[in-house]
Amino acid sequence: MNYWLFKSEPSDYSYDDLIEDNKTQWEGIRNYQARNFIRDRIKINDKILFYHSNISIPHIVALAEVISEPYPDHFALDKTHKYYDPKSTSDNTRWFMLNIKPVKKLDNIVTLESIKNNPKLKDMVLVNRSRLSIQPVTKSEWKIIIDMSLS
DNA sequence: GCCAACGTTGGC
DNA sequence: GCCAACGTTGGC
Repeated sequence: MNYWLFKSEPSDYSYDDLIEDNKTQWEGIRNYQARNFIRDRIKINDKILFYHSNISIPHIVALAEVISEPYPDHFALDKTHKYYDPKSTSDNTRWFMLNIKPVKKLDNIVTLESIKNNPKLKDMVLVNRSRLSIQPVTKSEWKIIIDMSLS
């Protein structure tokens, strides 16, 4: 079982959207490092911290869970789609996606500011390589975030 | 809306 | 294979 942090801009797709949909496909990952996590490391039942980015108070809002194996991101082949990638072909899929479902909202959101202010979280990828849209989270980081959400 | 950080592209 | 140019992300 592994832990991850998925970022989403709430104006694009928020956790409430995920609740409404009951599940969703996490398409549009166009970064190789994130792609490799999806393709090689992320497994069914892995746990996700759902992060809202690009807003006035960036924060972790909820927990989600992986519910599918990785599969080719077919949006990369759709010329009319915003995630179209001219270098992808049906023989050679550069990009992958998977499905996730909501688990539960945190009692309290955990803000980026509070994460940065917590010395125990100074090694989090979120703090050090903030632009990566899918990030590994350690078990101890996961526990600390959950604790912070309860207080 | 600015801009630093950083990933990608493509000419050489 | 280097690196300048460029595009994107996302915090502020």
